[in-house]
Amino acid sequence: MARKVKKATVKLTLKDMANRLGVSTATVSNAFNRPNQLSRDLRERILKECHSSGYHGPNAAARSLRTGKTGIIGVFISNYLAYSFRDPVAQQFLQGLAEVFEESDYSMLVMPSRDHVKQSHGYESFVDGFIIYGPPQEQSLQRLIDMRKSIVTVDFEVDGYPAVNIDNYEGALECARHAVAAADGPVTVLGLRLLEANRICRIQAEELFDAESIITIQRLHGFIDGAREVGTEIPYRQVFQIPDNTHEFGYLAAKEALTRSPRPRLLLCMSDRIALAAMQAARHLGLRVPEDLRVTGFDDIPEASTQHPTLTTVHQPSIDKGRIAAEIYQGRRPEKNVLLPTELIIRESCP
Amino acid sequence: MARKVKKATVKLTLKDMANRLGVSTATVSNAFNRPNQLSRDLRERILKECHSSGYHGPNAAARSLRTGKTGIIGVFISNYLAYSFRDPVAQQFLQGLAEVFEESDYSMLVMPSRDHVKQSHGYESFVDGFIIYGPPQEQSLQRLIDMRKSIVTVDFEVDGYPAVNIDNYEGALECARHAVAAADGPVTVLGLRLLEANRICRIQAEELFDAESIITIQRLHGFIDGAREVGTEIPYRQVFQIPDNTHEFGYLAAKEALTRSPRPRLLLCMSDRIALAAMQAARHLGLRVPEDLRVTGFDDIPEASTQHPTLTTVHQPSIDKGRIAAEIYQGRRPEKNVLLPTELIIRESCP
DNA sequence: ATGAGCATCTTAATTGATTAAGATACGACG
DNA sequence: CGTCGTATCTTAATCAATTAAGATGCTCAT
Repeated sequence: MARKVKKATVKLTLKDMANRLGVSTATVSNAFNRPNQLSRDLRERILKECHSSGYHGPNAAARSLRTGKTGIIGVFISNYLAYSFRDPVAQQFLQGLAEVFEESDYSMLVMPSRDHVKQSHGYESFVDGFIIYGPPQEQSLQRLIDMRKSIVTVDFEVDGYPAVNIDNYEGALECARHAVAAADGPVTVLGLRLLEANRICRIQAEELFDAESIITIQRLHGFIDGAREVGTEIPYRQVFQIPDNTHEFGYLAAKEALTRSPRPRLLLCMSDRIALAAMQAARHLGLRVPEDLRVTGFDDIPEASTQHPTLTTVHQPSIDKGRIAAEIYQGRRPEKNVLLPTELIIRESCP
Repeated sequence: MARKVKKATVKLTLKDMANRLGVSTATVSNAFNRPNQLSRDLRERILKECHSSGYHGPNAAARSLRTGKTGIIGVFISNYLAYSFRDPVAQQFLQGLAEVFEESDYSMLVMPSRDHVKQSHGYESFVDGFIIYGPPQEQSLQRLIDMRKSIVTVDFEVDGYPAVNIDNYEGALECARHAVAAADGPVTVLGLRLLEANRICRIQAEELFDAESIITIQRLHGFIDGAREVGTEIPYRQVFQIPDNTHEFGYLAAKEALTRSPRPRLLLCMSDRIALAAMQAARHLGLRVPEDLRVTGFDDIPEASTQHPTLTTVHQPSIDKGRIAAEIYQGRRPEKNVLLPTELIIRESCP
């Protein structure tokens, strides 16, 4: 089963190559980086010799030391590193980034937020610039700013730096208008992280201002205003906070919300993950969606349209968010601040 | 909305710090890297001054040039870079890697396979070593070997290098035994990539030997042998190849398989993605799972247990695969070749 | 008193490339 | 015939750190 490969050769430097070929190091360097600085013949001879003797191009560290560039973009995720590989919206965002950076031959270094990692010096300095996804803590942000590198922020804003955001308020507004108007009973909001608290709980009005995440606040206000437009007031005690956007938390929160009396007839969820988990909880409680309970999500992740029943949700262009962030980073777009539209997608869970 | 931050300061080097403090560069360097090489007092004074003047530790490129280490692990995914952010199994694998590397303060550089990217020299040389996930093309593999760095292979093997694999054959065998025994009609296999062909099609016996992916072959043989054990022969013409592990391809392949006559009563799918897509296709065709059609998957991704109906599948420890690969890389494990067990998980789709 | 041992700090070589400036040769042009 | 420009290649300074080896002074046992 195992493949066979040639044994590796000794480590070579650009100087070794220059000596073997009887030319200067500058010439070998130019063969790789500035083709028009030497004759075509010589260049070909150099590249051929390098290839056949196993020299795989200039050492990246040395080049980077000299030029001050690495070709690596740091993608700074405001959460545990592992998070990025678990959250579907983050995944789509990364996918969008990857598509654009890949074709410009940049590499992406996905970094955890320093909020959560033990202090260590330095690997940030490897990257040419940052894409910062979601608001980090003040201190982490200042660190990144201090590095004096290019920065694009996503899902939040920093004065003087380009940003990509989506219209959370408008999306939530439209969603609540539609869903609350159709609902014939109590409405409950299953929110994302609103408080410092690391547990599922209902919120108090004044706590709202502690909320870390601007996204959550925008969506909440959208829900409340949209409901009000169609004649329903959503009291704060009908808003649950969920500390992390995971299936498990969503399931537990939904169970709690659905076993209270009066039982809600509509769940406005701040993410599809939560909404899908809520539908599973409903199923386990013997509730039919949408007959007994209506559910809406937010994000429009792939599963929203493939699972049964399909999910009414607010589409956000997550992949585009990544693509556009990458394009702005590369200066390939005139605008500096982009606000992407959302769109209500009506499916089976709340027709 | 936008945050305010302090303006960044000028770029500083270790030498600048040494001058300001009236000590040598070696001492400043030691303050960061070898605390026991200088007095506690001086070290604290140095770190304090560095912090307050905005020097964020030694330049990574220079350090790396001198030491030959970067603290960055290259994760080489044998597919488009974007793939890794789309495939659930790859995601879990990355998550496992991330968990272990994160705590040892390594960064992960996720790299596309060179099979698919235009030639460019060098950024591979930034990394200290590679985790190679899935078999790359011969040529790409040789490139990586030639770099003379640490390597751990996953889901395939290379002579002389540590490898992490799962027991695909055994998992498929057990699955087919259970599912085929319970089925009361034709059996069809929805496979992954078996041929060079970039389309959905049924396979011919002799084509099998062209298959790139060892995984697919192992699973197929497991299915065939398991079915044979319970008295059913699966002819090659009942095996569909699916070029990519995506919902779309899975849906189309399932539609094709389910509209043929005689209609299969059991679909043995080589991934959960395919299986979940197949269940959607069945739903659209008015078929009930498991009453009219039984379906099994492979991988046990999170959705397999949360979607309705829940999916009978072969659990593979994707996260552990990542964790173990990272541990082997770091020499934290005695074994060099690990074969992880699979486990049949019986749920609603094929009870 | 002596020198071994230790803690503390410095000197300076080294890492592998990039690139501005300089050298050389050759052809063309006035 | 001079000299100017161009193409081609070389010289050598530079990037920002690490670290072996050396220097210095201090303690302590003999």
